[in-house]
Amino acid sequence: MKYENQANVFKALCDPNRLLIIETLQSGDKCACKLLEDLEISQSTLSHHMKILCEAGFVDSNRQGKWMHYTINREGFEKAKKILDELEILSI
Amino acid sequence: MKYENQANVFKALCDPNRLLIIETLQSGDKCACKLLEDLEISQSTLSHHMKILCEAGFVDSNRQGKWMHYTINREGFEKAKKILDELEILSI
DNA sequence: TCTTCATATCGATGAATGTCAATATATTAA
DNA sequence: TTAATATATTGACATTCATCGATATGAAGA
Repeated sequence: MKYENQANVFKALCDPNRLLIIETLQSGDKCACKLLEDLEISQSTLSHHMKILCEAGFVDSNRQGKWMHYTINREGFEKAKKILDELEILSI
Repeated sequence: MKYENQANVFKALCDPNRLLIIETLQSGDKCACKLLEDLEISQSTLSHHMKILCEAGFVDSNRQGKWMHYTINREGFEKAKKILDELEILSI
């Protein structure tokens, strides 16, 4: 249905732990094991959240050997702000 | 927990019908009965969505006689964009 | 190749959410 | 005050989601 995609963008942002993950990435590239130290969630839960953040475009991932490294992807935020502008119709 | 409030702001935006409601309000003030014509949901469901949108600050309501009129509240969008900026740390 | 460590996936579970019909509340008009 | 209409609330239900432990996959070193 209409707005399904836009809704999914915001769905990625509507969990407090995922916002905390984004905050933790503000200081730069982090591996999953480092993120695990800062959050009080299990490893499988973290993996689940990272998948959602990556698929929504807010975070990028790349493997470095055994470690997965994550960084903020500004494009995701630009996209979210664009959706907000279009909804508000303050547009462009 | 931290980011509970910010998550709730986005929670209001993560349903396709609520985004459609916002789009419908772009052309100006609308009463609930008018919104009901455009959406394929029951009256009680609409009322539920309007409550969420109002509480999150994206929509304002005011009663005019028997009718509830709704308008877009730009402050909600500004607040959401500010949260995005702070998360991205592009800040201010 | 085997072992170890980091991450992903699976299956289950409780909580939250969108939805509706039924009912309650509020406002206006008769 | 009563009837009619617009909106809100309630209670129920199916679906989605966050979470976990257990297990699988992938990478590097012995």
